[in-house]
Amino acid sequence: MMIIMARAATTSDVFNAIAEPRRREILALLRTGERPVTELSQELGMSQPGASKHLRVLREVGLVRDRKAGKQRLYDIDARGLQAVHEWTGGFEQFWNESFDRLDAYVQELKQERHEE
Amino acid sequence: MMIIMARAATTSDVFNAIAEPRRREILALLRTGERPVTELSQELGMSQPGASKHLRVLREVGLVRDRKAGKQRLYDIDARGLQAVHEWTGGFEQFWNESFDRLDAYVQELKQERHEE
DNA sequence: TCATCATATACCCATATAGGAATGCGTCAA
DNA sequence: TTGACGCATTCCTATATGGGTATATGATGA
Repeated sequence: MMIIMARAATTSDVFNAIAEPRRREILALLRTGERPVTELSQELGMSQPGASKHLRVLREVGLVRDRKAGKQRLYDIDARGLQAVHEWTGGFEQFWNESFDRLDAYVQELKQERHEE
Repeated sequence: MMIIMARAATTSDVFNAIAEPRRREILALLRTGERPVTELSQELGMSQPGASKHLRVLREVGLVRDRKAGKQRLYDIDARGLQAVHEWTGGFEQFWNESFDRLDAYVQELKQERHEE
């Protein structure tokens, strides 16, 4: 039996978590301090369950922590997972610096596009 | 008519492109130099159309360039888009450094977990 | 205990998407 | 011109997932 998956098994990693714009918004909001779900959902302009589900994804990959505070549950950033993404992208730094030396290649690109029109 | 989308309209951005493990593999492979699709598909252990489709996504968000070389089409990194991700994650640097100062919060976390058992 | 508030989960729908196979299309060499 | 090669696109299927509504769960206070 062949199982075809829409995305590899590592779907639930940090890269996937921050691929969703709403989840990046949540992280941005949490920069100014911990918050309960209801407040986040209002700031996001979405339903409370919607916010809860995004928070669950963030929690499962370790990008947020939560602590109980009375009836509420306060969510806070745990950005250590973002450090991995920072480092992974940083590994390509030489390539984006290199791009400045590639004006010639860029000109070739333009020439080719012109031909393709 | 209400249109519900599975993901926001900004789906096709760099964050989404690198959320796919195979596409990160492609970028990693291209670090050692430009390649034609067929070679990439072999190195990835996947079909040529599969590789082509991933490359299309990478191309549309600007993470790869392509140039014709005879019958082949050589793909190469354009890492400038990764710089944006690098900077976005870098904006959270204070938070992952801060984590070292949060031993107290961590202890609270453990206490809470113990209570939840 | 019971009412209430805060949050999480279950369920449903529509869309996005990864994967393969088949096919189309363009390019080069003979 | 024609065959072969390299790549892109199309078509199909199964799964993943975001969003909402309804509901369950949990915690608190009276």
